Amino acid sequence: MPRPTMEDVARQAGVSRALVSLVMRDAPNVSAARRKAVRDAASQLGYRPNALARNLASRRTHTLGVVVNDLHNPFFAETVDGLQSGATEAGYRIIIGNGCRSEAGESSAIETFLDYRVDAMIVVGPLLSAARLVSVSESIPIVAVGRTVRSWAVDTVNSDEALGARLAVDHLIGLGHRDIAHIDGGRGAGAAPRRSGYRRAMKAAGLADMIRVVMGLFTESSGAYGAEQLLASGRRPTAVFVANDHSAIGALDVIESKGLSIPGDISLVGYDNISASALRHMSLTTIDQPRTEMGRAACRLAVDRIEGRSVEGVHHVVEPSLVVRSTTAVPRHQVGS
Amino acid sequence: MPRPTMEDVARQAGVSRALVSLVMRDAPNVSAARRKAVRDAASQLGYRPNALARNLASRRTHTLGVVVNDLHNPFFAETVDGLQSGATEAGYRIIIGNGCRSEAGESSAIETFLDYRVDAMIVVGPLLSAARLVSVSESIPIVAVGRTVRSWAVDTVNSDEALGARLAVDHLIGLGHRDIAHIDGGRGAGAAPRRSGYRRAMKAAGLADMIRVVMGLFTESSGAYGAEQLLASGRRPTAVFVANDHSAIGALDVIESKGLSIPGDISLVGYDNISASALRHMSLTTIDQPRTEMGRAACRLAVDRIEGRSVEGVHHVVEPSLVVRSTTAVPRHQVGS
DNA sequence: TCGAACGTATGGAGCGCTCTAACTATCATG
DNA sequence: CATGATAGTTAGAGCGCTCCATACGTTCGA
Repeated sequence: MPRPTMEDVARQAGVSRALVSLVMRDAPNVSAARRKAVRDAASQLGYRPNALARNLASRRTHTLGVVVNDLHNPFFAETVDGLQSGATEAGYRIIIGNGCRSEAGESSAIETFLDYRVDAMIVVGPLLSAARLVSVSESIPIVAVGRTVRSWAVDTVNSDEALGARLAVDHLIGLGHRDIAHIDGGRGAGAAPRRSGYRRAMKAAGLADMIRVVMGLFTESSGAYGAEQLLASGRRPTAVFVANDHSAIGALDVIESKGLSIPGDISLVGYDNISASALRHMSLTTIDQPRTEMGRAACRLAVDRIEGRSVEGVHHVVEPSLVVRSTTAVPRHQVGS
Repeated sequence: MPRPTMEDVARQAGVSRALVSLVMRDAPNVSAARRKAVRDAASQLGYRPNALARNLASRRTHTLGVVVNDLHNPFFAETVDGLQSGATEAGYRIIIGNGCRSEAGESSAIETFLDYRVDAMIVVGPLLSAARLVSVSESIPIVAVGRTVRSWAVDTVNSDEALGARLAVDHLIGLGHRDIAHIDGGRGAGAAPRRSGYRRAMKAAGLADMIRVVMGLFTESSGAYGAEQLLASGRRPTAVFVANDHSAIGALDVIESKGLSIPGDISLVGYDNISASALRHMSLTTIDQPRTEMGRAACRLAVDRIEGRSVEGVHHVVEPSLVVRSTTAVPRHQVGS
């Protein structure tokens, strides 16, 4: 049997269809008696409003489209958790589209959402060009997370990558390290500010001549390769700041397999605080980004735009924090000194 | 300015609204000339069909609702990848709802999808009771992944957990191990069949008196605790089959920190093939479930139901496989013998 | 030459809602 | 006692599409 409609509920309750509509939307100015009659009729018939019809008629969906480009990345999971809770609070729901790690995938997810007339879109770590994002923003509000976009048309939420790098380096310097190398993330997202953050922190500590950057790719094997280069060089650093945890884990493996101890011979700091870093077997000191908070912030920005509370682009920046675990310690020659 | 509608396109192309509709749906029996005229008009106006209106009118959404209960679990990411590709092939799109690791969350995600009139629902690793799933299946087709449901009303896709356990144990036996212990997953999903699979494989190899099961919880720390118990017992096993990778990693850490070598002193096999297991620093031998394939299968089942190609519940079972890495080897006393 | 048969095109009635304007009571106000 | 206010309710016109029934040529066999 077909699902009951408003018409059916109205008939059952002996009122007009419009009144049922008002009750379903919790509108004021409906007498308690009628409200109850409608509620009873609805639950008796097992009525649920058809969201398609509702959205079509009201030209509002109260839905945020979230485009993530890689479900495998734990970064997204946490961000989406924040998004979810923010949306629920604001009276919105979210649906997630998978970008499948490709621009085309992202584009098609965005198009799907556009077709569904979501009220706003939140793109997490988008691969898409800024121009494309701006052009979408002509149709509906769009906020980008984990990606800078120089435009007033789209809001962004980012963490302060340079600050994160400084936190890492300052932690090492605080422990007494001076020869601190950096394995970077090449052209990966966030790699540049982390690299320059490292440079600046070293300079600020008067360690400019110790600056040493070896190229990486944000992958485990690139981290391993970077570590090999460092060990093969004449000068072995006492600490390494690696641009992300994946690379750091690769580096860690190489260093230990060469018979060196961590943190005894070399201290290691990663970046991202992925779940593997928390495993006791790794216990990697790293930089954590408040991803849940970023999700909530993104949601707030989106809702503000939708409800006309903001018109100009807002570029929100959150602060990362240092998570000290077991891969960092005072350098050996200083122990007891 | 408001988005253009079919009406606008029709006017621009000098045809009726119905014809535009036919063209947008790639219907046959439209002359090439008109088809082109409509296409041109549409792209000139930047027209995109309103999915809400279309779905409302056609009473079909060509959309599959996917409910995952924990975005953090890599299990879901891969399954969703399979789902995605299966759906795309079949001409469907998917939207993902987050169950937030709670029954209530799952319920609300399901309700959202019901309101949106998705054509079918796929629930991945649902927490919800079988009864609830069956009751939903009265409204629309529903397929459960990673969860057995004894009912013809809902289709399921599962991997053969007992076979996976046998693969693990037979691998160890094949290497020459006889004293093989098992750290289980308690009441967790899949723990029971893995445990009994272990038992049966041991018996089948005439090793019934070597059977030893210590309780676990599928968590890293429970795996660590299980390993401690095993090491503290008078008899140290030469191999341990752990019910999942998280636990196995906990066990691995404890074993190595006691100065024992893996696989030299003890071989270790996990289950799930999570991404951390593939890291060189772990390199855990484990059992892999073909999750992408499971996603594709789930999608196929859903589409078959939607399109009336199947009416009875199908319970699809896929085969796991062994992934040999570096935590298993011939037991020490046998080396060279 | 007629009409059956086909390939094309169109009008219009929905799909299940929202929302505006209007209408009906009820009630205090001058 | 007419006069607004105000609260509660409703009719009806959409929202932007699909799809059925119908109409309009052509073409073809009889």
